[in-house]
Amino acid sequence: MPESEELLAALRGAGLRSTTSRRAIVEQITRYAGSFTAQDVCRDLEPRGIGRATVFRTLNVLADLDLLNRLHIGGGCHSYSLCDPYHHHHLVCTGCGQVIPLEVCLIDQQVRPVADEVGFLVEGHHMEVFGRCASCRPSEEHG
Amino acid sequence: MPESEELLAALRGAGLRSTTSRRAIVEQITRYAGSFTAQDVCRDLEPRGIGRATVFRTLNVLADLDLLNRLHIGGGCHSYSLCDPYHHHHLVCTGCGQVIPLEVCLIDQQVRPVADEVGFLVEGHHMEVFGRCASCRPSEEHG
DNA sequence: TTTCATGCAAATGATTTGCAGTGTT
DNA sequence: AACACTGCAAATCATTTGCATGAAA
Repeated sequence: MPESEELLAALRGAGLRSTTSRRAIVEQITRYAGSFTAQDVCRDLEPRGIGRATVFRTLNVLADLDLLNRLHIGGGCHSYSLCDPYHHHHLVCTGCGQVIPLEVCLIDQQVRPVADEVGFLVEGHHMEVFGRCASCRPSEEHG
Repeated sequence: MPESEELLAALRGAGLRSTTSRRAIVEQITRYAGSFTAQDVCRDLEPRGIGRATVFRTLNVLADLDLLNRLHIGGGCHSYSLCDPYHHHHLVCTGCGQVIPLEVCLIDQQVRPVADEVGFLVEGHHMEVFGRCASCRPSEEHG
């Protein structure tokens, strides 16, 4: 999980300015335990005078730079989770939103042979595993 | 890929009525080559007097019955694809929207050991593979 | 006939955009 | 000083809901 300094550095690296609002947003999202929504960030930062538009614009930039992952679990559309910019997946807790990285990904290897058979060129994939983390498991489940 | 008859039968099986609108919607979605959005269905059926609300309600019912898959590729949220009601995944073509089923799914088996280590209870997952089908592949790619 | 489903229109919710002012470089 | 970034408010887009009417069982 990247620190806010790293995120700001990445923004600068992409030729973007390091502004007060962006700093606040980036600090805020590193503070969340796991996944969060744009709404969360808005709620937490609007009192400090940061506009919704800026929040959305910044989250979009971060997602475009692969510093933020868009999740698709739960009813509402976009949750996000911070991530390091190498390929991996996550266990996402539907209770507390905690995100546990999975270092490996065997999907491409599994899928490629099947795809090849039908002439399909795999460009990428998208996977999320959801469930309950140790502290959110239903009580009967752990001894 | 189920026929409209099967879909209607499944609706009836769930205790839902077989109405004119539902028949029209079900026939329409079996007509699409691959994935489609609620907007597509609305656009195609509103001229025939079928309301947006009904389209959304019907698609939600079908998705709840696992007769329809919610996809999460592409910018906009919900695309759907028809599917048989057993667990599997898809290759989704980003060119034409064609959907090719993958019969197997090894994800749970792969992920479970890692999840167990951290006490995470896997409840489900979500995966999509995207790329280009044989006819949509960039020409330099196939001989 | 009873109950469920429909279409409409309004409500909601999330996200994006236009724009003039502001802060960063 | 130049120009990217900002907040605001309005605009947009997708989806849901309330309700009286109409259709299916």
